[in-house]
Amino acid sequence: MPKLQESNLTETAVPLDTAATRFRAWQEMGFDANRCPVRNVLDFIGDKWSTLILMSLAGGPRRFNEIIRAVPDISKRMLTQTLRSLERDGLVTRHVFPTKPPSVEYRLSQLGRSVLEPLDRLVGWAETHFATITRARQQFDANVIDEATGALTQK
Amino acid sequence: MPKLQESNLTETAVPLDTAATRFRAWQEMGFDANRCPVRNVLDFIGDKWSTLILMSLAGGPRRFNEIIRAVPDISKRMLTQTLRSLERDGLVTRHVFPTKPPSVEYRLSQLGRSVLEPLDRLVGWAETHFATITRARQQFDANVIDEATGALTQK
DNA sequence: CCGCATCCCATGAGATACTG
DNA sequence: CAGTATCTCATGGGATGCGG
Repeated sequence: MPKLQESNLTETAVPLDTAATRFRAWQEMGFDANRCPVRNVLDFIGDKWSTLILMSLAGGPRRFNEIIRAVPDISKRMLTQTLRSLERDGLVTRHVFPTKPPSVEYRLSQLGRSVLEPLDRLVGWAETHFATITRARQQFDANVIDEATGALTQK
Repeated sequence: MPKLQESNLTETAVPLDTAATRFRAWQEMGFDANRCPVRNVLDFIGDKWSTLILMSLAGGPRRFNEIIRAVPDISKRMLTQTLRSLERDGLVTRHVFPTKPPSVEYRLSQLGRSVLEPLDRLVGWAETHFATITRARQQFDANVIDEATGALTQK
C-alpha cells in the first residue's frame, strides 16, 4: 500500500484530513486506551443525558428540580448520576445554598462552557441533516424488508 | 422568569447562547423524542466504535479486515453491527467486489464526510482538554475518598 | 428539596464457532 | 475474506421508597 500523502492538499478536505491524521497518530501510539481522548473524554456525549443537561445549563445556572422539569423523562437517579460525572470531569460545578430546605445550583464551569462550542456544532449538524438521515433510515429498512420478502418469494 | 434576551449579545458567549436557544426551541416543541436531533442523530457518537470507524475511514476507503486491524480491540461482530448502523444512517456506503474470495469496501458518503468537520472539532476539544479533565477526575476522586475517610475518623 | 439505596430489566458488547 | 449465530456477562437506566 502506498504511503498516504500528508501534504499536497488542494481540495476542501481539510477536516477529513485532520481526522485521518489524528487517527493515525493514535494508531502509532499503540492506541493505548488510556490515552485515547475519544474513548476517555467523549463518553459523556454517548450517555443518554449529558448533552441535554449541558445544553440546558447553557441558559444559566439551574437547580436540581429545574433541570428535572427542563429535561424530559429524566429520572432523579439519572440526573444525579449524570451531574456527578459532569462534575467529576470538571464541566459542571455544584453550589449548595444552606436555605431551608437546602437548594442546590448547578452551573457550567469555564471548561463546560468551552465544550459547548464544538458540541453545538455537532448538534447543529444533527439538526441540519436530521431529515436526510431519517429518510436514509427508512429507505434502508425498506430495502432490507424487500430483500427479505424477495428471498422468501423466490423460494 | 424573565424572558431571555436573544439579541443584545456583546460577550463572547455566542455558542453558549445558540445552545441555550436551541434547547429552548426543543422545549417549546414539547421535546418530542422523535424530533429531538440529539437523541435521534447523535447516537452514533455515543456508541463505543462509530467515531473511531468514521475517523479511520477519513483516510480513504477501507476493507473490512483493514478496519479490524486499524481499530484496536474491535470484534468482527461489533464492526459489522456498527458499519450496518452507519450505512443505515447514510454515513457510510458499502461496495462489494465479486472477487474470489469476495472483498468488501467501506467508504464515507458525502454525508459521512460532512459530519467529520464538527466531529473533529469535538475530538480536538477532547485532545486539548484531556489532561485537564484527567486531573479534574483525580482531584474529584481524591476529595471523595478524603471526605469518606474524614467522616470515618470523625466517628 | 435534594439525593441515596435497592431491585430489576433491557441493551451493549466480548468470545467462540460456523458458513458462502 | 467477510460475515452470522449463539452464549454470556457487564453496564445503563427505569421505578420505587427512604432519609437529611
